Amino acid sequence: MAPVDPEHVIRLQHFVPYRLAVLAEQISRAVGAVYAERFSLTRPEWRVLAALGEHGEMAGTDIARFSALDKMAVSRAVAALQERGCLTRHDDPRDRRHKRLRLTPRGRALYRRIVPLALARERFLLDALPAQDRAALPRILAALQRRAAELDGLDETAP
Amino acid sequence: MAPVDPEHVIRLQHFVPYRLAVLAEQISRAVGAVYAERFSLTRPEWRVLAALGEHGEMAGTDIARFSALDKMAVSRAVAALQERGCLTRHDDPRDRRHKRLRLTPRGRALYRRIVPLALARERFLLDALPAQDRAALPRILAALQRRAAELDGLDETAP
DNA sequence: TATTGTTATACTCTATAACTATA
DNA sequence: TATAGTTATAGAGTATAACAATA
Repeated sequence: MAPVDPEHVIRLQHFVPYRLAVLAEQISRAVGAVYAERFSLTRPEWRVLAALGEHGEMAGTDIARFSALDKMAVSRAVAALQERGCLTRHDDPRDRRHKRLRLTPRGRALYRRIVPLALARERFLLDALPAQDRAALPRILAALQRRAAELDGLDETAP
Repeated sequence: MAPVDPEHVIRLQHFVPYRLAVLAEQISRAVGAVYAERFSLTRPEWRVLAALGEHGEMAGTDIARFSALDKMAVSRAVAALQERGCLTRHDDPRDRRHKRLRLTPRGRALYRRIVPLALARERFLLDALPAQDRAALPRILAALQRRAAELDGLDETAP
């Protein structure tokens, strides 16, 4: 095959969006195995559990914003967790459209069993990095995320 | 809510697997909009196109390995691209189980139209990073990927 | 027997939208 | 009118496995 003008070829293994997608899938599988296989939680269910474990009590929309899920995903995950006896829903007397969601003792116990395993896997991943890169990572992720949000905005306003 | 022992809580916004998953989704949406909305390609189709655009001619299993897709995804993407007249399949006389896949002129033209747009979006993302972080990123991604592969292996061998 | 590639199936995820009940 | 949450639906992705053809 004749090589093409390098400006007009993407070297996939070096293309950052591709690399990030593959890495995220891989990590999601490796870390997700903790809550998926051992505790039969889907990823949205785990995120809802994590949001409530961290914050104690939230409304559905707060969870959606906090966990980067849409409201249907939250709704289904909440229903599944309630089914398992992991959370309760109470009407908010101040605004009865809201449901106040909180973990039951059973839900908190589940959360507490998962957290150390998930943190251990994160630590294992980050241990591969020299200190300087480990410090740079959160900064890089934040910068890329801001920039990606701008790109998303471009699509919506100028189709 | 009583705060819990910090060793037993995950702060989701700082949890790297979560941050990476959210970022990858966002970038996938932003960059994927190029080939999805404007050129009606799914992500697997785009990856197959990118593999063939970079390498010229490949068998299905090579594409699968190169593009981090499984063989069914490749099979379906290849069928869709052939349907659109973007690639051809020829029997390999040396091993007739293989199909030799290559882009048609139409497929190459499509590839050439997408590449500059995708590269521009990548550049836009990376422009947000200071030079040092931009240099660190490929190194970090590679290290995390090696490590995630080890984690994946752990799950399979020690369930 | 093992490998390439296709097909079948089922489950999850995503996106859109319609609907309710409250405000 | 607008918001919180649920339900319905269809499209895409993913995973497992069975299968045909070839090696």
